[in-house]
Amino acid sequence: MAYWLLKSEPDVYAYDQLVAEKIGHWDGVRNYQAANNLKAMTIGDEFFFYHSNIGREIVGIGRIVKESYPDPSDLTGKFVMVDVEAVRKFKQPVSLSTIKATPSLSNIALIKQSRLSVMPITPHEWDMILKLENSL
DNA sequence: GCCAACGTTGGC
DNA sequence: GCCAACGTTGGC
Repeated sequence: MAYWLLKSEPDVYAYDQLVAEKIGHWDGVRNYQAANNLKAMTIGDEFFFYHSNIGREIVGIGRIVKESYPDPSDLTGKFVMVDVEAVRKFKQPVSLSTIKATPSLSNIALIKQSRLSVMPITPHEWDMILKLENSL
């Protein structure tokens, strides 16, 4: 099982909306690297849900429930989407500034590739962020 | 609101 | 195929 991080602007699509609608459609990705990450996802993979722009923090965990398929909103037919569900909301969000202040997370894609919206997370990074959640 | 980083487009 | 111009993302 792999780990990921997905970004969303909370005024467009927030974690609570995913909780409310049970199954979320992760569409609208128009970046090849992000799309390739979507294609690499398999059912059961888990991801951190990050609120970009407003909040700038990881607010919860989700899970892939349907592997990539063509995004109908992409008229070129090049890009894909996945379906996701909420797993649990963080007790305390883990902010970008906290992540930046954690030396063992200095290579995380969230910092290294700040514009990428769908990125892999290593098992070590996953564990470290869960530790941060429980230590805040 | 600004702007750095960076991805994409299109002329050549 | 290069690269300048342009557009977008997202932190600050």
